[in-house]
Amino acid sequence: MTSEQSKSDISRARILDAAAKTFRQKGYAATTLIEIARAAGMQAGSLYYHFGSKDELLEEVLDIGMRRVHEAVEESQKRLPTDSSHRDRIRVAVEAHLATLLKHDDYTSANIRIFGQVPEEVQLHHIRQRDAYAELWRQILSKAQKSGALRSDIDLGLVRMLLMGALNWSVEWYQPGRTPIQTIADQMCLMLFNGIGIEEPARSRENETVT
Amino acid sequence: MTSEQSKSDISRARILDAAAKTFRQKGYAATTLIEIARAAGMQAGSLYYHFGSKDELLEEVLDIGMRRVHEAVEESQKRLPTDSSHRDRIRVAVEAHLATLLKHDDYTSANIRIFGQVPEEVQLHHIRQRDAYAELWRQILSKAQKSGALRSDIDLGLVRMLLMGALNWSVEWYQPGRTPIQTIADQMCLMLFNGIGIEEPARSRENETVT
DNA sequence: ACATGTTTCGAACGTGCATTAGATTTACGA
DNA sequence: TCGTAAATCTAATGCACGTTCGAAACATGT
Repeated sequence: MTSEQSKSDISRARILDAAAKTFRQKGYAATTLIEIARAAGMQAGSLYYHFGSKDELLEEVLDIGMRRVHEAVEESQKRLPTDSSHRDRIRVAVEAHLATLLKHDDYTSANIRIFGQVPEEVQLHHIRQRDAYAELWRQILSKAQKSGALRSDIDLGLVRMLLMGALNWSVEWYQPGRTPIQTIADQMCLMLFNGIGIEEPARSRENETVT
Repeated sequence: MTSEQSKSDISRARILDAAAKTFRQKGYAATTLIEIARAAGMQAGSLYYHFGSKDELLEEVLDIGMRRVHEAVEESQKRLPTDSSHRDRIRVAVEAHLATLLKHDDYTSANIRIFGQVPEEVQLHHIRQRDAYAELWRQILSKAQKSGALRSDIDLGLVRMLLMGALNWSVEWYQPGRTPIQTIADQMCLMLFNGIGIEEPARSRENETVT
């Protein structure tokens, strides 16, 4: 073997990449093994040397996708100085989640996009993993609130849902080359922390200059 | 004919309901006409008396779904007194969108969930409709900002994406019987307008009753 | 009761797909 | 160079699904 990678490992990786990409685009059921194989440079039958079934391939894609965001966010927290503000902790978590999602990671975006439409049996195998990721966020937000960085009159569960929704939805509209990911993350955090409203309640009467 | 509804209309409606429900749950490709037919109380072949093809059925479900949110949000604006605050205008729009999505409307949630994974040709037929809905929100937000109800240093496009993400994601986690829709809408607007951060950098120490 | 149009059935057809298994090629150590 | 294991190919199998179509069942006006 030339390097650390056997030929099998390389093919395996190519197949997984192709699968993640196609699953993400078309969904699970609409994706054929023929497509995946072609994108990986081989015949459909050859896939079975590396994976036992289409489902098995799917499960590995889902697993990798979730593991990547989880690790990215976890790392973002560890990398931070211990005396960082809780706003910063949340900010880097948001950045990590977004960056993983949008920067070429078909695995994570495939997971997010198709999870709800995958065979029930497959879903069950991954619920634990999803819960673990949710728990990570729960802790980040909870610590922030306890330390007084977040208002105490808000439902953290709802905050988490709102935040995940806003972040995950980006896979539906983000286009590489437009607004940089860093900017998106910053703006989102700004809105999240400060809101989009103007503080002083309406007073002036110079209404309506609208289109 | 007994009432305004011919038998054909009734069957048609049953089929559409069944289709919307199943598409929403399993996605387009994974849904079989046999399933839809059974849920509608007939045989698969009988569907073709009402619809020309599976795609045609899909298109009608998508169309109805998008029309329903659009009309709901539009109505919410018309129903409002002309002198209502822009915060209220946004609030009722959020309520309308959420209520449509979560209150038994398989059509709208099907549209949101599966649109990205539908045959490209079908997507093209519905882009105009989607744009129209986006435009409705664009105007609501733009009017609010121009009138001074929203900060002027934020990117409205991003606000819209964030908001749509937060709202649409609710189909992934909402469970009937838990938090009422009205409460979710209120809380979301609260966060949206005021943010979740504490204004004055940490000062008091009297909070702490968190889980 | 009959006739005519409407709606559903039921069986069949063709296709595309996941999967299998044996043959074939490729890589590599001895 | 040879032999063996790894990796891929190729063709075949079987099944599930979308779709078609003539027959049956149903409804309705006369």
